[in-house]
Amino acid sequence: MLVYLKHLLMQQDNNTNINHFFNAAFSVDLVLFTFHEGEIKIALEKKEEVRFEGQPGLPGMLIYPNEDTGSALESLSAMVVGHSDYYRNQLRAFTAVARHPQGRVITIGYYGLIPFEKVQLVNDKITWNNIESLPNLCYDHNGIIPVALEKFKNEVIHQPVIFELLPEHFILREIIEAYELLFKKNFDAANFRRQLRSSGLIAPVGKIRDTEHQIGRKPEEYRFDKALYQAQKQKEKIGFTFTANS
Amino acid sequence: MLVYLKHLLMQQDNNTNINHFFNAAFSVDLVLFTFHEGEIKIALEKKEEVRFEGQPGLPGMLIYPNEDTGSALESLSAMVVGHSDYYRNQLRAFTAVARHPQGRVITIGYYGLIPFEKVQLVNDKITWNNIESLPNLCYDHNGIIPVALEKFKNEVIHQPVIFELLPEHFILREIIEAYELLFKKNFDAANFRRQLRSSGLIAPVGKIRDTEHQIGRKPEEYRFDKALYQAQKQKEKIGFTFTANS
DNA sequence: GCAAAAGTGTTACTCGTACACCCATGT
DNA sequence: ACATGGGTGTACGAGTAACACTTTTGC
Repeated sequence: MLVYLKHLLMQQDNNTNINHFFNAAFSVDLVLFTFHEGEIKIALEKKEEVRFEGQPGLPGMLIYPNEDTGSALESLSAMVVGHSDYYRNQLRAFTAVARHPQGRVITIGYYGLIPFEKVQLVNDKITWNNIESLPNLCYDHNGIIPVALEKFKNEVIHQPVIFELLPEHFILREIIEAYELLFKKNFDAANFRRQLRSSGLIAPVGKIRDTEHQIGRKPEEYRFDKALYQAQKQKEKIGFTFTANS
Repeated sequence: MLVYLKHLLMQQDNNTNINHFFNAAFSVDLVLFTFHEGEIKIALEKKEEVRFEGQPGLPGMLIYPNEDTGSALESLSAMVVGHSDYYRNQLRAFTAVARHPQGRVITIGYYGLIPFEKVQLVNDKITWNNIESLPNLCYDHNGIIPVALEKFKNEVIHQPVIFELLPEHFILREIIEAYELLFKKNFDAANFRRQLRSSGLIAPVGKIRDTEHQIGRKPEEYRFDKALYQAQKQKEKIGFTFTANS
């Protein structure tokens, strides 16, 4: 019952002086994944503020009270990868009272996926780090990444988002590799390939990838077929499932 | 490239006068579901501010810059249902620039589930409304509810959250009914019941529900068995699946 | 007895899994 | 020739979908 009274008190306060509430700031922070050199990586930004002494953190920025979150994200993206043309979604807000040393700053976490071929190296403060060995990050950023990873893993088994971080023309091995890294499991490549082909999501480009020094049969290139996906979407039953090898 | 420059400018601004950022407010808004009288309902609050003329909206409140989001939610919950002992989760932040008439207020949406038997009617501003016929709500609240519904529907097929809005002792028909309302489909009751019993999630209470005027065989009561669930959890493969009748 | 709702039995079928095997290619 | 990776065939088994059938109860 005490809690209830507290609320009543606050409501009164609210009516008499709403200005008390307008002393918070907010920001966006971005967990941007890519797939490069056989690793899943995220973008980190070296923080130049004196108190951080170059400690890395997620790319992020404060938002002006009259600024749109979307356009803030676009500015941020331009700084990180040179443009804002990639897949991204809001994760959630992180609101711990003491998460920022300069006042109450709640941050809205975003997660994104980008093919490494679309990454422009426009900023030398940005580094790409394997998600398996991340350093200590500033603020509460070490806590945001697991949330992003969970979201990613959840989406990737229900929606065809894996294509958002593969090159436009990919081979099936790359898909399998990405899934194996994400779930830390080995999959039956034969079944996985078959399921991918019959998923109705990809179409062969009609080109064999000719990598040098590759032993064994050369793989065919595929592309994500959005038209096919849209058509399938109606019928539910999208995608595919899989289980790990022993 | 223009976007990139804009960012640089803002960074400078940032360094010189960070106070510009601390003029925003934020709030929590709650989409609380229950199951009552054969309907899925959410709590709405009649807004007494003059400009709303009693228009309903989601229960919500502004948060003080030094106030924890969790404790704000507890106060809010006490106002809505008399306590804060129910299942809830953050949805995401809603940040549109003009969503609040008195300034920049971003709101953090929460969704919750509560059995109607746990709802205390402590506040006559709160009404419970069938989700199928909601009125026009204040602010952007009509846009928050679909997000909550999606989240709920997504969780309910992957996790045993349906029990969070059923009475402690329920009958299988109630589960089926809740699913049918949520997904607007009819399920094969025979198969559904069998799957529920073999899901390892529920245990019979050992009591037959004796409702008056009920035609037909009387159903057995069950309860959610958390111990069984925790045990099952290790082995993955939680819950059950189902498809709709034609 | 009849209707309605709970609950059981049975069968056909789908789909994932495992694994043997074949194909293409570089050294 | 052989190792390596791409790709095909196939058989088993688990689990779902459909539906007929039985049981319990109120009127």
